[in-house]
Amino acid sequence: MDSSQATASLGALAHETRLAVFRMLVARGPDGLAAGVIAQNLGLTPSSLTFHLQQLTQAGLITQRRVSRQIIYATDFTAMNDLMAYLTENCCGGAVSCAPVCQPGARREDGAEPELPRASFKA
Amino acid sequence: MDSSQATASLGALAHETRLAVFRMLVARGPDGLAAGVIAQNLGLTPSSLTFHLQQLTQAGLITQRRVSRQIIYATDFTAMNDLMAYLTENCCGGAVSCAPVCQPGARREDGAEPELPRASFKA
DNA sequence: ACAACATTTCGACTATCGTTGAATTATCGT
DNA sequence: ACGATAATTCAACGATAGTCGAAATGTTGT
Repeated sequence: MDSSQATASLGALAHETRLAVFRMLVARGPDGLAAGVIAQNLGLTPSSLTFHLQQLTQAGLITQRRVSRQIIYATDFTAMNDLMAYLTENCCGGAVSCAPVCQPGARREDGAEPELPRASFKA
Repeated sequence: MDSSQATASLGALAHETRLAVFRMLVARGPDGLAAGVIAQNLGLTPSSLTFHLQQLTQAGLITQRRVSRQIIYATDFTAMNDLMAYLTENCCGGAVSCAPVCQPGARREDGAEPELPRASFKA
């Protein structure tokens, strides 16, 4: 992770709509969500959503894949972890280790699948 | 931490200069650095640095305090940790805990004081 | 092939960001 | 009180971001 990569990622996250999209995808996990579902949940016009999804994609924070008519977006957890590590790197001159790590492979202890929270994602 | 607080913080970090300033302060720890020292290290004009320091301060990521003629800036580690937590909140529907925590109070095992790295902060 | 659906592309407009240089405020030493 | 130093404020300018609506692209089912 270099500084231009980091600023691109941070810039992508530095917007109400994109942050909401990103957090929705983080909560959703590797399965991701179709663009239309995201648009409906956040009440966005198609072209506006596309614009924001492109920002996040170009920053490398999310990935896209086509499934029939729909395009599924999902968090790139490696990129997310790299960004965290970059921000906290060498914290306090190396006094402490602050290495946040998300492991999407892990399942919940109760075995339930990740759900899409509804109320918390209102625009 | 709410979304507008988070976007403000992310927007503040989403700039080459401010990111370099922030990381410099993170590495420095609670002691912080005077504005002039930062300006000299990054080769910035006074007014430009002030502008960026204000962005970071208003976002709540850094604090300022006066010491004689100089104004010392330091990372607000609580704000930093809160931001990390917000980004990774409810990750994968709660499958994993990803809570990055920096504890500035801790000292290095070798007892050395945090130094300001030089080469890694070139603008 | 054709109509319906899902998403992206394009053009135009407004608002905000970031830089620069000159002037201003605050503090120190004498 | 005065000059020097440290940092901020202000005004002006160019560049980029974000929004909207209309049109275009790709995909499915019949």
